[in-house]
Amino acid sequence: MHGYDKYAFEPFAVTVDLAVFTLRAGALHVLLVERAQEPYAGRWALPGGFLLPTESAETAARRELAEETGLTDVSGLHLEQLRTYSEPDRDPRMRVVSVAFAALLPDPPEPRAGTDAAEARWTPYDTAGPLAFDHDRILADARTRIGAKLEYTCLATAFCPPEFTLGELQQVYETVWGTVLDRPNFRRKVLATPGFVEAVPGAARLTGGRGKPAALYRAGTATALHPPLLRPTPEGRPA
Amino acid sequence: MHGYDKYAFEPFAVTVDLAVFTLRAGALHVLLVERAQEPYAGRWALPGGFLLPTESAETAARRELAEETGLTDVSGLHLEQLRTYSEPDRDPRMRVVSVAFAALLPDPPEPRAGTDAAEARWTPYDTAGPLAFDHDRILADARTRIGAKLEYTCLATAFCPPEFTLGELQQVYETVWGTVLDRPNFRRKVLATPGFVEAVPGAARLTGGRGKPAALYRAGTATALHPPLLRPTPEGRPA
DNA sequence: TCAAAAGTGTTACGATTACACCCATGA
DNA sequence: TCATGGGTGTAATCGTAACACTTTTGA
Repeated sequence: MHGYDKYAFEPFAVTVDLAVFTLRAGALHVLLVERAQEPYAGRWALPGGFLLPTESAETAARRELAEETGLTDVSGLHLEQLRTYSEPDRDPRMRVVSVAFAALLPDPPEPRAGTDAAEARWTPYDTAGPLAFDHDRILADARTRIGAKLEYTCLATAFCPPEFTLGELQQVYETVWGTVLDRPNFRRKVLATPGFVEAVPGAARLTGGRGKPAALYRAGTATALHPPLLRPTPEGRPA
Repeated sequence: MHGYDKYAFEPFAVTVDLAVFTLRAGALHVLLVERAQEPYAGRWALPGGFLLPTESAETAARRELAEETGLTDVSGLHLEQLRTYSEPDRDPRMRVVSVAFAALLPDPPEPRAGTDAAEARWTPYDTAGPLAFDHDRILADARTRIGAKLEYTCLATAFCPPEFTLGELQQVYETVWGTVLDRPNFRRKVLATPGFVEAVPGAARLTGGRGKPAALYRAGTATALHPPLLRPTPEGRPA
């Protein structure tokens, strides 16, 4: 950090790109926008935009999240910085450095097309590509990160509504990981972790229409899982 | 990512900041440079600099790493992106968005002062602050990340020379974590993880001057640890 | 012969796994 | 009464923690 001459540095555009995930119909979905202009006109891309003069990347990301989803209150949503993509040729016209974020939504509201985006749509993760720019890679990185963080954090509750059943929480893991978990063991594991979930006294809800009503839980105050909840089959990880 | 008018975006300076760690005399050290110019003239700061027009942040970080350490070959060194710091007021003069990296060095070479830095010096982590800009926070974030990654990756070998003993590898963990580990259990754990280390046949080395010569090992090909090597006392983590 | 560091063995405990089994509800 | 999903119990197994003990070197 030296040589601070205002004219010595290259000017860059700085943007944020968002990988906004939710669970719909038992499948991981991601929010995509259709590009209206060149380049990549008509192609799908991750929502995002430029930093305003007084915004940090985090502030800009939360603003974009509100704009693209149409939600009035995004303050409680999980939003985390992923990493920054800065390859010189990632935008064909100019230097654009993009700070990527991942966001998690509990309930899938219909997206509102932004004023400058042709359309916004929830898309199943598996059918999302190919996207504009390097967004395929950003999206893949985001999914990898989310899957990994389920193992050692309480992140899964960010996919759930304020009150949820343990079955729904388990479905979050099973959907994101693409595996099946043993219900009794999952239940014990979650309840044995202090602060992961807390019971809603006396509350119960029918889930599948049939079956025994399930007890309801709220997200607890803990953020980390000790010991972690490991995936049955380590797949994305060299060992 | 829309509204691509070259004059519509705010111009930003983009820099990289490096938290370069090594182990010296049983203590974690970090490479710092003394600022020659205002602001923060005379204060210590993390090494770093601007991205060149055709550089990615990763390329710029590796270039800066070579420049600041004076090493001719930094290709094998561990270098990873941490996160990006973009608070509007983090530099008093202008918008500077900085992509932070953490780097790990096995052997502590004497740093070479860069052409534009007054001085570069290895400093014990515990006596490193207060630094210029938001570098205290970047440094703390870097240390937290490195400590956490020792648990579930093979990162510790990045602190070691090409051939090392298990005692030296254990000291990496003990120094970074600030804990004491049980030697027999550590040994078993490391050797039971395929690809963590591989034995150098027939080689042995005296370590402390006294004592039995220790077998030598090289870093293996694995990058992740399964199951992880957890800290004895979870301190930095809410549970 | 002693201190220091490497290396081996063993036991107790805790967590995870893989099940079997019971409960409550709607069709 | 049956299918469905929620919930409890239990024994085998794996991994870790804690500790005693042996080996090999330099002083």
